Amino acid sequence: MSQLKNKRVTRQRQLVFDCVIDRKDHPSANDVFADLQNTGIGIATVYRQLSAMVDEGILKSFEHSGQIRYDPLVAPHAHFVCSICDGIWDVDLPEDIFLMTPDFSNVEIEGLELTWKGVCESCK
Amino acid sequence: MSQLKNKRVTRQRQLVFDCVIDRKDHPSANDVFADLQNTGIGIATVYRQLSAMVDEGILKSFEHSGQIRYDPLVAPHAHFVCSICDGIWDVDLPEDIFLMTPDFSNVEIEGLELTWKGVCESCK
DNA sequence: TTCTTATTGATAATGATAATCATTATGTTT
DNA sequence: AAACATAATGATTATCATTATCAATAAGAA
Repeated sequence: MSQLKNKRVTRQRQLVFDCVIDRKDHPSANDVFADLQNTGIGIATVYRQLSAMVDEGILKSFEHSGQIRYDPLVAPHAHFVCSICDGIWDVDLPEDIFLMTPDFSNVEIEGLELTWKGVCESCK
Repeated sequence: MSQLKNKRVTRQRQLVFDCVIDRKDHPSANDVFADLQNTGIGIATVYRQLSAMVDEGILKSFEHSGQIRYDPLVAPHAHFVCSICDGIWDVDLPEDIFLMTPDFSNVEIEGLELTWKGVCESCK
């Protein structure tokens, strides 16, 4: 189990982190909250911890269909999203993508986001 | 000026469309509404027309910082977004991006979204 | 065990977008 | 040109995700 550092390791913080790690579907704050109903955690704490973890760099986030989804895989990668069921899967980033970076004279590149859209196997 | 077809060409519809065309900064619904204050258009109509135009395929949309931004360039292209000022610029899609499509067995690809993130020239 | 203070949780506030519905105006038909 | 049918409008309310507030709680140090 990963260690969370430089923070008080509260029961709630550990619950939220473990939940995102355990799920493989890039959950929203509400998804995490639903999973933790029986623990008595408050919705505000879920939102608070998730965005704190993004700030700390131990989670990544991105927007989809009007909500923020959280991803425990912080290494560079792409996504495939199903336009029917809103499911999201991790996909390898094309190997040469950084060699193909367009000519950005005078801007400082921090990263990229690549998302393939389509219909997943079970929704076809 | 482009023609809008299969719809009643209302004064408001033309105003919204022209506004998005004229601006080069991928405006939000509220940006468009602000530009059209003096016309007496209602905010609901702005939202309605923008999402209708996306459905019709004459505009594209994407999410950024908790809101939907609208883009009159419907041809495939990428974006560069500045993490400081939230400015968005159109960028050519790397030519070979479709050749580099990952192995998506059993899924139906509809498109992709590629966004480079960084700091723009004026924010450096 | 006591103490300091970061964290929590209930709830209110905010902000973006969607829904409602009586009124208006477009495009068509007489 | 007048009447008509109905799609579109705009004021407003509702909804949904997220953030802010703040008194109460609990983590970690002393």
